[in-house]
Amino acid sequence: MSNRVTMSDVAQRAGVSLMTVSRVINQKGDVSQETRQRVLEIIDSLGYRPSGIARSLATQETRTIGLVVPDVTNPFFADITRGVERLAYSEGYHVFLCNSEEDSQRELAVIQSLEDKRVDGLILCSSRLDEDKLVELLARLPAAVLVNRRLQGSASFDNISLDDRLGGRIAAEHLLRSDRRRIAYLAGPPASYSGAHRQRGYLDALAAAGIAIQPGWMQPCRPSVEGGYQATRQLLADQPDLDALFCYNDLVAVGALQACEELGRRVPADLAIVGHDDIPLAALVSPSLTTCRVPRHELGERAVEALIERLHDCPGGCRQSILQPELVIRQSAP
Amino acid sequence: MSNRVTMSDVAQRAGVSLMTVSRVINQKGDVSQETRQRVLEIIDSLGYRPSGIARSLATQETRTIGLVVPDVTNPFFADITRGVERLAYSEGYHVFLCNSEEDSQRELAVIQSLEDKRVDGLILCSSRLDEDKLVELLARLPAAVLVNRRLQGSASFDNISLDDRLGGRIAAEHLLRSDRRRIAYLAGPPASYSGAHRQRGYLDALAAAGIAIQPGWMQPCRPSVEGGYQATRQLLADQPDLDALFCYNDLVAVGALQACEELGRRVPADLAIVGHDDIPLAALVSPSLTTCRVPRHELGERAVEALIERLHDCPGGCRQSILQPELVIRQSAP
DNA sequence: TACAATACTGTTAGCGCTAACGTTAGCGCT
DNA sequence: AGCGCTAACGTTAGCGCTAACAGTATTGTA
Repeated sequence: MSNRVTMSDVAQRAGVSLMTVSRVINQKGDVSQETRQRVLEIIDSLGYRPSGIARSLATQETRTIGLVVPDVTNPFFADITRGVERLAYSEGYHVFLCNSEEDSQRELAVIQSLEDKRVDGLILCSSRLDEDKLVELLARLPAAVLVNRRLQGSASFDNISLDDRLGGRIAAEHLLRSDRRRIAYLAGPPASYSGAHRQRGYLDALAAAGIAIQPGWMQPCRPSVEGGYQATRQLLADQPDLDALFCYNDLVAVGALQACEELGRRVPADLAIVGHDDIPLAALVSPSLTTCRVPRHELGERAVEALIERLHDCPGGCRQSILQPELVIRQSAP
Repeated sequence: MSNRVTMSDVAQRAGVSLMTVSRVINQKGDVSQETRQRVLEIIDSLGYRPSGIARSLATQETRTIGLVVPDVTNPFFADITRGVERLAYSEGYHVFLCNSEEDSQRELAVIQSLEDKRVDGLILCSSRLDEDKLVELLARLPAAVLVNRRLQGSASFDNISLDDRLGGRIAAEHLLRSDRRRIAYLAGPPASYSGAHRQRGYLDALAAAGIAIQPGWMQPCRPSVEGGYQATRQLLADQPDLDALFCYNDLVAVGALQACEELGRRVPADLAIVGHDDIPLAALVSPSLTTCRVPRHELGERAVEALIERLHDCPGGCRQSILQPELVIRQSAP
């Protein structure tokens, strides 16, 4: 089919060797002004573009990093993606973005594909894989950084995450300050590291306030508007006397808002709601959402920084960044 | 550094030739049951994974398709992406997702990178490049399909798009039916093909109703909430007597909603607003948005279908799919 | 004048894999 | 016995590029 122009075609036409063309392209080594000029003209006239595949095979690097997120559709990850892409491109790296669709089997599959594609490094967000498997997979890669997922073991990978426990605590404390006492928590996916840690912060705050948690106050849910809607209907049916709700993320909180509207529960009068992430949507719904703001772009950028540092210098020390969430007070929980 | 396991390592350990290992991996040709078993065990124990790079160089195919969108953050493209990924993966293709950031320079750059990576095909959404450049770029690729961007010239690429003119028309007709007469249009990016065609539909409808369009009723804007907000403030300052607004997309419409709230304009009483796309957000804001629903997943899936068809059979006929938008009536324009 | 340093270019080998042929042994069939 | 056939391998020659090393010719320097 499309008989691609190769470097030899260029070399032949220019009457030079392959290496000279290679040198012109990579701007390495010395080439005389006129030869360079001639080669460049021929490259241009032939429409030659070097094959990244061949180059990667020869150099053993792809200048590509993999980015795995549970769901690009979720604005939280969309923003991280932006942060990653921006910085990566400016450093001359490409980003291979993959969706795991909140499914650990799929996550495993995409990580392996990324390995097969020989990415130079991997950024893995909110992994749902269990720790052993994770360590095994990541150890095979030249470099990897985890975002929003910390490891218990001695395993040494760079890590950029949120202080989720703090997020859970400030959310719950805010609700307690406005005299809410029956506070439930919609915890997100069971395998979510962030969900578990926000729960700890929530428990910390309630314990400090001397409140006994009722069974049934904490429920898992899918991390989407729909998931939040369903979980809230269920929750309010089982626990009708709740006066506040802390949600795994803003999407879940928006689902909760919808459920309340349908059930005639006034927000915040009957039920105060706090979300997490401060995605753009949080300010747009009504009532607008009180939530924990997190520096999403920064999460992405720091991840790339860490990765590139590892790729270049390969020093031992593993970066452990923990970013702080910050309460944003809006209508749903004044 | 990481001395990767290669096929020769496997072959050596198994006491067979390279080709035998290759045959086991690709399940091509005949290998005896026991040899296969032995090779598989060694692959497993060594943790061998074939190099996609080397394989691609040898086979001249990457089994990867590129997907270029202006902005993954926009739910419209996020959903197309989902559609593309799902179908592509099930057909054994990987998706290289790239953001052009609504910038044609950047778009050009990513398309070229994708060419350098030797993707088997390209799906290009809502391209902002001018036609000549576009044709020149796409002609170099083995296969390409345009989504939401049609070409004037004879150029022959597969094309999946929306009937944007119809979208503009049904939106405007709906506003006219509720006796709105002074209807403005926030047109989105100047280079947007969809924006221009929705404008045509809008003009068709107004002309059919015998309404003379006032200068200043049509304004470009950035296709985001912020862009819609600013453009609406400007528009309402210049044209205070408008009674309806049709927006390039839902994000713009949400921005318009915010501007109205700030300016004390009641929606829909003072100003009716219609958006386009029916992204999830449209149903969540208040007042909820009347909008044109478009089958986003289907756009993505059809694009992959067309691409794969081209990749496999390579027949001449170019697919031209045009999907229909559908009015969804909510509160912002009852 | 000799000797090294510098600028420019070419040659060779190989990155890890597969396509396209060879080769061999064993089988059935006339 | 001789033929063709097939299952089960192996060999060879690249895919398009770069790293590493070798030349040359030219210039400067003691």
